[in-house]
Amino acid sequence: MNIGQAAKASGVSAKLIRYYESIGLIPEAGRTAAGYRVYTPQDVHILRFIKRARTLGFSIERIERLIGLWRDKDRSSAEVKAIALEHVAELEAKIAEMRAMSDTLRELVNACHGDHRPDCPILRDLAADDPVAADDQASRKGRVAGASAG
Amino acid sequence: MNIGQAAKASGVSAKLIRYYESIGLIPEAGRTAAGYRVYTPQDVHILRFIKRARTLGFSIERIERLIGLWRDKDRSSAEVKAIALEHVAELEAKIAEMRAMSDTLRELVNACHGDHRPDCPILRDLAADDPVAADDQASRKGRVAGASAG
DNA sequence: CCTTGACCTTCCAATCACTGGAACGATTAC
DNA sequence: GTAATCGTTCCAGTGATTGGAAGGTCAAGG
Repeated sequence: MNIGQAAKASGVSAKLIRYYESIGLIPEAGRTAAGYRVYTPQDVHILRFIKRARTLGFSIERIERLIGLWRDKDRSSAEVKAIALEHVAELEAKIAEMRAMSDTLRELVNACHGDHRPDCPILRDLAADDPVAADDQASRKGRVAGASAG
Repeated sequence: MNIGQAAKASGVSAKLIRYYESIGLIPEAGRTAAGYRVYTPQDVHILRFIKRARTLGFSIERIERLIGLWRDKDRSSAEVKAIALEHVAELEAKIAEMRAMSDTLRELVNACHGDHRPDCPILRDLAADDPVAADDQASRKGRVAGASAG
């Protein structure tokens, strides 16, 4: 099996397979006399594992650890769960951050007429001298993160 | 006002101010005889605009456009709104993607005992030969994206 | 044997928005 | 005078790819 066939079988591009090898995520593949990389069905299995993990947003670093546990038949499921929980926590944090951005922006967008006139609450928020005024501007309708002072 | 003072006043690090200048996001600052960059309160205002826009997740490319509109007193609010809506759409798309990842993972985490034993639904999902089986594994409790065939 | 095309190889560069550091010059305070 | 703090430029790295250039290899057909 050469790299193109392994790519098709795993769904990981040949380019990416070489990259994974270069960073040590997968072991160096065997070679033919001409220098072509050679892959086994087991290699393809690992590549599919990586692809699925990447689809779930796991970083390469965590995938390395997951592969280690996958190969270790004496692993504890607690170790695997811990890695997954780290990742879930990161995901939730990023989601919350983006949710806040989106909510603020949608308030501003709603307040913007979106017509030929230049007046625009979005620019007013961005250009606000006072960073707190920017928050006020956004949370006039429904308060999101309350600055209780005042 | 030198770059350190502008950094303090704007909340944008000196390093980042130089970077913004290097990519053309802000105009080249004036210089003292010794080559030190010099900033005006107006420059600081722009830096704060950029900082607020970055906090809301706008890309540098969109911030360039927003600054252009900000300076253009004949702009239409519709143009500003359009840029904001592009960004909101991207945010929502990314949030949805991460929400799906997190939901799938939390199902797997819930199904994992997290004890000393090696058996683990998380690894089983990642190592699934059949990519559809991976979905099934995750959606056994509550189905997320139904594969209706079968 | 030669060509054509599809494959493989390596290496370099770009993405995005920074951040860090090295190596060195200027200013300021004591 | 000198030490600390600031400023300068330039280079490199981050994460996870993707693209391209330049060249070697393989299989098929004439």
